Amino acid sequence: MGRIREFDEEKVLEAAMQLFWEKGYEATSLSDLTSRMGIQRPSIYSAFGDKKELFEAALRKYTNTRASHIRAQLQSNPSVKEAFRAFFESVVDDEYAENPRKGCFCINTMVELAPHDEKFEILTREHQMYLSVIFQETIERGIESGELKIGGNSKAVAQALLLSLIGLTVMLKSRPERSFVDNSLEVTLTLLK
Amino acid sequence: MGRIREFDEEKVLEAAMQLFWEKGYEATSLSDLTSRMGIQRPSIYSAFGDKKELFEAALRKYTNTRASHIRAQLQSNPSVKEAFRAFFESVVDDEYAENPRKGCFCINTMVELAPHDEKFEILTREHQMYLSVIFQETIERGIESGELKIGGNSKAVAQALLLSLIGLTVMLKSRPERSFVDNSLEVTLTLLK
DNA sequence: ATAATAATGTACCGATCAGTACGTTATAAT
DNA sequence: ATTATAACGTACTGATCGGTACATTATTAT
Repeated sequence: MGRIREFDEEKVLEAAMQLFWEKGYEATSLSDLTSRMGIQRPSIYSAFGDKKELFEAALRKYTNTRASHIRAQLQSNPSVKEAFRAFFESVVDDEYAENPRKGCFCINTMVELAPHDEKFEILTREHQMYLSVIFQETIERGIESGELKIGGNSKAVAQALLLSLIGLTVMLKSRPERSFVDNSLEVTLTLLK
Repeated sequence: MGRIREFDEEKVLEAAMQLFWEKGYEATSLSDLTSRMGIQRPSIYSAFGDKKELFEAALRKYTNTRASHIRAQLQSNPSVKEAFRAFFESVVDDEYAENPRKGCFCINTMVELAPHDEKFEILTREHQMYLSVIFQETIERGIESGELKIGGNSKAVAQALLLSLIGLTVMLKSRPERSFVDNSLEVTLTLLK
């Protein structure tokens, strides 16, 4: 019993996610959140807890959708090499189209909060480890199909590719020349052979 | 004429740099700065301008010393492969010894400020481009000495290595298992051959 | 219809923020 | 010694911060 909630929890959380993603934790104020989420301050606190808890919910929403999106994208291409190339290029294209460049919410959090907050250190690490497993599974698919000649180090190659992806995502925030990105990407993908 | 400044500008700027490096721009307050720098608020403003200008001075100090340190480290080893390996491993070792893990001040700034402030977008990009040139020069030294067989793409390889370094530096903030770092590093260094 | 419950909007809380006015102290030029 | 100048310490500003008390409104259970 009691009054019925007038807002869609998933929708306002999506809005909070976008805002935290764009501005980070510290630079996002409760006033920013209320206007973007379209609900009042007490509604935020009753539905999500305090600012940090809301941030955590937003980040979890991000990592979940991001991981499954990446997995689907890598699985959608029968060629593993082409799958990785298309994925990396989509990251680049998406980021060049964006203003301001939000990068990856999880990476942003690794930089801003992970060193000072163990909860986010763990949460972000686990997401990256999950991504590296997705990469590894994709690489092993390429080995089994005969497309890749890599021996037993599919895990290490996956991890190296993940580091390059992170570096790429961060680098894009400073708006480097497109040739920088294209050339380095070309070299990085030679790790798959 | 007038009273003589009682603090060493370079020393208090070094202190501000350490603080901004550790906590970032937004999370560092003027009160934090006064206690760490050991001087009063008006002294900061008269010597460095406002908070953003102080941050910029601190970042410039960081990028200058960092770039020359990296250049020296890469030049100190006659073998280019070993030079890069030793450099990457020193980055890892230094970061594992640190608590909290501050990472790279420039990378932190790329994530926090570059997307919303053109001045820092440019400043951080130029630093990274400078590092990629240092990498490239080192690689070309290896080509000339016959140690490396890479053809005309020394620039692209340098850029790819830089992306991996950035990714590595960010990843270290979430405290991944040491094996993750070691394995991925091993694969990344195969780009040098 | 009435009572119990829960969400809403308003309006506020103390704390802290970046930045500064101002009186005091110390130095250099005269 | 006097004056001009600049750094110093104190104490303050208005604005904004995250968070909440409280009265109102809407819903369900009885």
